[in-house]
Amino acid sequence: MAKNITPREEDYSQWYLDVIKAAELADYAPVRGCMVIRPNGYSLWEMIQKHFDEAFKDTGHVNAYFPLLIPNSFLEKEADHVEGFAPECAVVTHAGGEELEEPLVVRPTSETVIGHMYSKWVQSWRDLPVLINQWCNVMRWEKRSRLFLRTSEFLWQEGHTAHATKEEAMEETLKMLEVYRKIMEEMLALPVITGEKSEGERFPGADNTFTCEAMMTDKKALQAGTSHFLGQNFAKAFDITFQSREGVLEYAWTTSWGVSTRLIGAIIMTHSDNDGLIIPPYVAPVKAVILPLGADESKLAGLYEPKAQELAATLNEILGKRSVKVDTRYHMRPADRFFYHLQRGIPLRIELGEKEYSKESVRLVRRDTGERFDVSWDKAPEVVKETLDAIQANLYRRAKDFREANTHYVESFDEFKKVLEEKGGFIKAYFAGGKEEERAIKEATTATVRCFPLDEEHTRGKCFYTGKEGARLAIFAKAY
RNA sequence: CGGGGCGUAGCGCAGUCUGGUUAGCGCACCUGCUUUGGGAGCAGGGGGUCGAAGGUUCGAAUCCUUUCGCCCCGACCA
Repeated sequence: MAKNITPREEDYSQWYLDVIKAAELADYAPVRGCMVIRPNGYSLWEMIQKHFDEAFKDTGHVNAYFPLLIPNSFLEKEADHVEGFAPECAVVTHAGGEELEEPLVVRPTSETVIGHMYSKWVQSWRDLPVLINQWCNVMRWEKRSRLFLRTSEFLWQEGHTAHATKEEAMEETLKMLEVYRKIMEEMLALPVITGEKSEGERFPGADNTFTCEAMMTDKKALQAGTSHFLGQNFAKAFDITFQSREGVLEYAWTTSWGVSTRLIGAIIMTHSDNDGLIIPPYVAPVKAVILPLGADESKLAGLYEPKAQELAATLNEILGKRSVKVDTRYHMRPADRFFYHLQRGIPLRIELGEKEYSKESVRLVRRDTGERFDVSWDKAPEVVKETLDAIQANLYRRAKDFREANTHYVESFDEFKKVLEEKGGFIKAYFAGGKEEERAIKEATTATVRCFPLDEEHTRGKCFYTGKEGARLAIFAKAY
C-alpha cells in the first residue's frame, strides 16, 4: 500500500491531490488558483492533444491562433455571454506604464475575437464553412480552484466554425460531440454519456449545448467536453454576414466546442487507485518500462541491460517512439523502482532479472490488475501489445460497469431524494421542468441536470417532478 | 464571497498558551559500508532566522497591531 497517498475511501479529494503529487503531474503556482503542469502531466496532455488534433484534422478543421487579450467592449456585444463571463474575467488595465483607454480582458473563451475576425473573412457563401480550431490557454477567475478540474488558467482547445445554414451548423455541433465521445471512450477509456444540456446549464450565448458527461469513482459527474450550437447569436453580435447564392445578405450560423486539461482530472478520477495514478495505455506517454534487476552489476551491465535495450527498441517500433523506457537506476532498490512507476501510472512493468534471463523470458506486471506473468523473449513484443490493449479495454469496461452499477431510475421526487442520499450516482428520470424547477431541485438536493441523453432522445414519460406527460429522459447527479 | 485551517529546512510537522542557552523532529538530500524480486539498516553530514512590516521588551518563532498569501468545505463555473 502506498504510504504517501490517502486512501480514496477515507478522503476522496485528498486522495485526488495526493495522486497528482505522487505522480508529479502538477504543482501549485505562486499565483492563487494557478498550477504548473509538470512534465509528467504535460506529456499526458500532449498525448491527449495528439488524438484530438488528429481527429479535428480528419474532419476538415485547421488550426490557427487568436490573441490572448480581447477588448472589453467585445465581451459586451452578446448579452448572455457578458452576463455569463464578466464576473470571472481577469482584466488588464495598465500596460507600458500607462492606463489603457480601453481595458483588455484575458480571454475566458474566444467567441468574441473570433467572431470579429470571421466578420472580416466571410463575405460570400463561398467562404463558408469556416472550420478553425485553436489550442491555447484561457483564464477564468473562479472562486474556488482544484488542480486540473478548475484552475484560474487552463489549457484547452476551442473549435469555432461558421456555416451557411442552421442545419449544417447543427450537424457540425453534433459531429464534434461524437468526435469527443469517440476519443474519450476509445483513447482515454472514459465512458461518457452524450446529451443535450438543460436550459439552466447552457453555455452563455448558445442556443443549445451538448455535453459528454462522465462518472468519477466518487459517483459525481464531470462534464468532460461540450459542443455548442450558437445559432446566429454571435453572428448578429459581430456581424458575420454573407451573401447567399440567391444574392441575399444573411447571418452565418456558428458553433464552438472545447475540451480542456480537465480531462486529465477525469482520467485520474476514473482510473486511478490507492497506489496512485493509472494511465490508459493509449494516452500513456510511457506505455511500459523495462527494469533490469539483480545485485550482480556485471550481469546487469553485460546481459540484462543490453537485452532490455534490445527489447525496448523492438517494442518502440511496434508501439511508437519513446513509448517504452528502460529504467537503469541501479542505485535504487527494486521495490523503490517498482513504486516509482506504479505511482506514475505506467500501464505495464517489464522485469528482467536473473530468473527471467536464464529462461529467456521477461515478467510482465499489469498496473490495472496487478496481475503478473512470464513471457518468452520471442513472444514478448506481441504479448506486450496485446496486454496493453487488454489493459485499455479493462479500464474502459471497469469504468463503464461502475457507472452502470451506480445509475438508478426514479419516478418521484421522494424516490429521487432517497436514492440520491442512499446510493448517489446518476439518476435517470423523466423531466419536463424548466429553469425554475431545475433550481428548486438543486437547492433541495445539490444535484443538477447533467443532460438529456441523445440515445434516449425519443423516449418519453411522465415527469418525476411536475407530473407532466411527454417528458424527456434526463440524467441528474451531483457534479464537479 | 461565507465558514474552517494554516504559513518555522525541499516536504510534513513540534515548539507559540506560560517570551530566555547554539530553533528541534520525521521524511527527502549528500558521503560511506552492508543490503537489493513490493517502499532497507547502520554511521556520518549539509541545509532554516521562524510569511512580511511595525511595535512592546534587557531579550520575540512565541506578546500586540497591520498586512500578504495558501489550502480545505460551501455558493458560482470547463
